[in-house]
Amino acid sequence: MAFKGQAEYSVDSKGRVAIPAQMRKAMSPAANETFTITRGFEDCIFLYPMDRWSSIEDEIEDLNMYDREVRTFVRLIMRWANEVSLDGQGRISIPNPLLDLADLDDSALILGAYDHIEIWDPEQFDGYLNEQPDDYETLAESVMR
Amino acid sequence: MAFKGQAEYSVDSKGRVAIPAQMRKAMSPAANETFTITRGFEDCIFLYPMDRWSSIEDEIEDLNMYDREVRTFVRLIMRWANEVSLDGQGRISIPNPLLDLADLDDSALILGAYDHIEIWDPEQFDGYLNEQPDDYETLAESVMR
DNA sequence: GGATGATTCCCCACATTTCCCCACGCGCCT
DNA sequence: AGGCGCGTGGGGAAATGTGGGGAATCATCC
Repeated sequence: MAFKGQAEYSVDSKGRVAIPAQMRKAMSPAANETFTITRGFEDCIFLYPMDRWSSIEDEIEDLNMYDREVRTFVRLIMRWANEVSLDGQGRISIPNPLLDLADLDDSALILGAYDHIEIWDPEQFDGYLNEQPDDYETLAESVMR
Repeated sequence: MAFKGQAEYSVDSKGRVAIPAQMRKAMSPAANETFTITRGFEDCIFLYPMDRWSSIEDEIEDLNMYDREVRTFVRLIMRWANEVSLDGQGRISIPNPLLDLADLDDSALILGAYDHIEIWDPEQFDGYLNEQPDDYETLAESVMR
């Protein structure tokens, strides 16, 4: 089942953020309540359930490490990656470096994005939406054909 | 069986709206009385029965998430998406963010639209109709050839 | 090597929201 | 005229998000 929906939750003083119950239910039991959290695209945080992440690792496995660009990309993505598990209250704690990267302070926007979950600083996400040149209807036309 | 017909129903204080009985009957049992509700085009709400929605997810699955436009589109559609089920009275409850998006207050227009159901604010729908440059006959000529 | 301090992790408790169930009234069909 | 189906409204119980405290772990300094 895919991740969908959005929520604006608080980031407590310990860097913890709740994952919406509906997204927790969308996780495969194979993921074992565990995510790989890493740097996302466009200054947000990506959260892959463990089972999905392993298929990304397979993609990386197939890359040619003798290519300079590949090496750079692998460094950039793996450097931020961490395993995090849900606590008894359905929260994860976000590593400090990622909190800085995503510019998170006391409030976080949690987005379901099909195969992963995204965590944004709310203002950052507003800014991202505003810089998009095309509206929803136009994007749909060009992407879903 | 396709969704057809229209109805203007009330939205109660809890954000619940009844789905017309004739549309409920048009649902496949495979949908399990469950919809995926999401942002529609032109500021309305789309309601896909679960079985139909899964084929949309299949389309999304095939998209390349490393493409910027794709990411934006997936964020825009999945962010508003939610699973909702009919309660014992044949109603669904609409998530607050979608109520705002569609500008719904106390009354909603339910439209059958072949493979999905649409929910509009009545005034919003009037405005939409008035903006259309072409009349019914002209549209038919250009679309149905 | 041991003690101290900080950090992380896990558990418990509260308040709010959400969900599910029950009840009413109107209209249509029999 | 009665019954059944349908849309509308409200109340109670369970689930969900939020905050804090204490124990275990790790690193640091003496």
